[in-house]
Amino acid sequence: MTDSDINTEKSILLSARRIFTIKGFDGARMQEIADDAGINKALLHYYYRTKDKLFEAVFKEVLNVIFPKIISILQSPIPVFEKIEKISLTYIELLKENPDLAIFVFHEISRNPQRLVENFRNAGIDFGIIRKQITLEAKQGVIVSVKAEHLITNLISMCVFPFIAKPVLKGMMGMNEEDFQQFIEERKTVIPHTLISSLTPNK
Amino acid sequence: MTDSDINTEKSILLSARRIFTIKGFDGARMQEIADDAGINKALLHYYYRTKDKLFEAVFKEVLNVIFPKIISILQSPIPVFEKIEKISLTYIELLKENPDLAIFVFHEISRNPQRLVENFRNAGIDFGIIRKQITLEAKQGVIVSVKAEHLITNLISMCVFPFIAKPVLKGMMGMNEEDFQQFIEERKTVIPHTLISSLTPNK
DNA sequence: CCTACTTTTGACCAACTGGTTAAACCATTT
DNA sequence: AAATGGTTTAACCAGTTGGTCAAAAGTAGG
Repeated sequence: MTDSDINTEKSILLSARRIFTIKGFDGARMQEIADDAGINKALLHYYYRTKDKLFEAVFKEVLNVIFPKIISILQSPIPVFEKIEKISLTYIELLKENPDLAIFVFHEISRNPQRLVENFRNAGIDFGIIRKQITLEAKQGVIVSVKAEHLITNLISMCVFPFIAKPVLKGMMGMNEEDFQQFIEERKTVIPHTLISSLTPNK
Repeated sequence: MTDSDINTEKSILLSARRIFTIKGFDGARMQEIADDAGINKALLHYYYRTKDKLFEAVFKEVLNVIFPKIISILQSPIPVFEKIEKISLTYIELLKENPDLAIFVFHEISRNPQRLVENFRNAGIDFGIIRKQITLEAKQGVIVSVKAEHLITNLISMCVFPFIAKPVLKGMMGMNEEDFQQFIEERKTVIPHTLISSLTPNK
């Protein structure tokens, strides 16, 4: 009912994503997903045979939103500083538009870590390339010498974590929803600034 | 059986924490917790009436490990840079000793955000104090002017996130367990260095 | 209108889950 | 050794859950 009934299969996927995100895999009920999609529960099993397969369909769809954008940036021939800026911007914008995407992915991490890693590999994300670039630019003196692992981890941490911890941050720092949106908007520049100023040589 | 049967109540709590962490609240089964503790399922209900109450007991115990350490640092009369160093060190050491603590707390965030925020308040964490200190030191020119919200968020993000995303990071960057432990150890200095060098005035 | 096909449904089921209960067990005190 | 009171258990229960199935409803072509 919520979604147009033009395409049942698609509206199931939408409802499933909604419910799985809020409740997690174990907390989600097939009946609830069916209700949300405005259909009979048996119809879920008609389109996606099992709960597992339904989840997997949702999961793959979600990853297809995340991966392509990040990959194209990582592989583009621009300096590290620019990549940091672009990734911050793209990542935060993506998560701002799909606020529970981070929570959904991390639900899956604790449920089935292996599968996510495999999807990463299949997506063609090659960590070696960015590592090479970072060590190269460090040797050239463009940036301070730093382990690629830490730089990337710092970047992703600062972009993603606020969305996972959103309610805690809001509560702790006394923000309302508008404040939080503003806060997230600011991070588009704060994160690159933090990383770049810590990476700029000549102190 | 795994734990000493000297204190049944305590061994239940240990097993419950183990299972809740791995499976989440909805995924955890009372029978599994009982098995893990080597006791009858009815005994769980004898000590902790319901699954909810058992979870709450585990949750409070977990928070009692986290909060006191952080609070004492935040309220101690030392400069911001030192606080950053001490919090990084304490936080990472804490999470290194209790690797699934972050995942446990995160599970609870998505299950019941409100309760966690309330616990934060009750624990007496006062964000106003640290905010005041940061703006003061910024005015004095000791650190670059920065919004306290972003600084704290950056700090916590970089400390906690790697533990939540551990399997993904390991997979993506091709680390084995030993590598990862080394990586985490390095972050005790990498995180303060990143933040402090971005906060040090006079470029 | 009939036939063949896909989509949708209500009724149903076996397995599982959190929780209960009455009885057994065990350590102390009397 | 009997009584007491906390601890532990096996058996059980009512409600829920993922999943099935046969039949109904819709759809298109001949």
